[in-house]
Amino acid sequence: MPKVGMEPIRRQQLIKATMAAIDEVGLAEATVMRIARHAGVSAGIISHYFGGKDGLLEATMRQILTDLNNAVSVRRHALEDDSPRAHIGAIIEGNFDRTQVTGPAAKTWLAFWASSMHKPMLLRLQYVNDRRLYTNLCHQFRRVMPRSDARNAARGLAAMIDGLWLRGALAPEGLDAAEARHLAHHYLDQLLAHHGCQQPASITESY
Amino acid sequence: MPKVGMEPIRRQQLIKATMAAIDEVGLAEATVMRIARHAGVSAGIISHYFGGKDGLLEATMRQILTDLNNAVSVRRHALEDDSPRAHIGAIIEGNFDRTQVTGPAAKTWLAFWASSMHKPMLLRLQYVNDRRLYTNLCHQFRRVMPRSDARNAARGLAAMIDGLWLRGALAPEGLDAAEARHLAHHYLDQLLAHHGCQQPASITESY
DNA sequence: TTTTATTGATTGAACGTTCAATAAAAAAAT
DNA sequence: ATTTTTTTATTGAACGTTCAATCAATAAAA
Repeated sequence: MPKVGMEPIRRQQLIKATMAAIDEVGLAEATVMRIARHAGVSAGIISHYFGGKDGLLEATMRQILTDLNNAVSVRRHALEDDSPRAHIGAIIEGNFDRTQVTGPAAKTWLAFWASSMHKPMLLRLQYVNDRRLYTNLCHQFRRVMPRSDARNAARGLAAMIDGLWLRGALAPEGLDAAEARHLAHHYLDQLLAHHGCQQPASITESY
Repeated sequence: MPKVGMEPIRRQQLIKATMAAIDEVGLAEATVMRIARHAGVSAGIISHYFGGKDGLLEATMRQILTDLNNAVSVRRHALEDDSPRAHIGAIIEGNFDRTQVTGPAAKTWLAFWASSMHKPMLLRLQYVNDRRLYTNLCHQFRRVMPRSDARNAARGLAAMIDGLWLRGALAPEGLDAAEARHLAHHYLDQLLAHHGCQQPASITESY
């Protein structure tokens, strides 16, 4: 099997295997042997490519955050409408992207969130990613409301998105992406409603 | 030191020490020795009173959920106003109670949430607690809106509350309880606004 | 033949649990 | 009021297990 140029292949395999292992038994029992078995390789290879287990976990978290950002970016760049509502809607859609909401990614995301409370490197990754989301939301809200209102709207919507993820990760049946998107969009409509934006059809629903 | 009736004292000591240890170094590194040291006792005593580490962790989670429910119950029973808004407001206030939002409790809560994804006993505890919150919210919303609307409102508010907790647990400066309550109440106002409830002063704010 | 990729047994550290020993308080006996 | 006995509470060293990391050996490709 030894061929040249295995590194990027193995790295991807192992990152994927890490998510699968965490989805299966949780971060606490995701041992290097279990992860390696998932990828069909030996345990020693992890230290070889990632310097150790911590390196692999960090790379896995980076992957998840990168995927999440890509899902948002793709949607925002595909907009024909430049309105704040369209941009924020794309952010919501990106956060509840199919590939992100799937079992492995969602459970791994929450596991890392909890873990990052006491691991400075993971906390740093969370932080920069979080700031980007907040800044983007704030910037869009800012176009239709005063600064302090925009900040509160951004904080509220960010909390709503994370809350839906959190509950979805623990729900026995997994996250209902359609319902989550619906709730987030409706909240967005409400946030914008007080500022004279034209409303889409969804705002006419009663709740 | 051996006196009679130590059991309830030690149990409380150890549960408190568990939260302190998790707040300090996280669940993964909250070893029995570290917890015991926090409580000023030996490691062996944990197995004696809780049957093992798992028993202590379960008891600690029970304590947190009980405290949270008490904080809500006290406020709901002290209401002079029986309106849906008052009840739901009390639920919000209880969830952002001083004693709950403090470092140790918040971090421990999130750690257990993540952990319960793969520990059936902890998941069961989360589930029954979660159902109670959801049922209570739903019942109150049901008084002023149709069933399906009430269900969505309950899910949305529950997600908002959890999301604010989640972000507060990770924020370097901890959860800003005042801001969290403000955002949750404002969201509640918006949920009720479409159903002809009289609005409190807060709804007149712009965002 | 040289380089690159991979293995898997080994090592040492850390963990939870156990249990015989201990010590203090409570109860009983003097 | 003392002393002795019993009960209750606690300790901490020892044990067995598990884990991440290491590295000499190996095997395939270049």
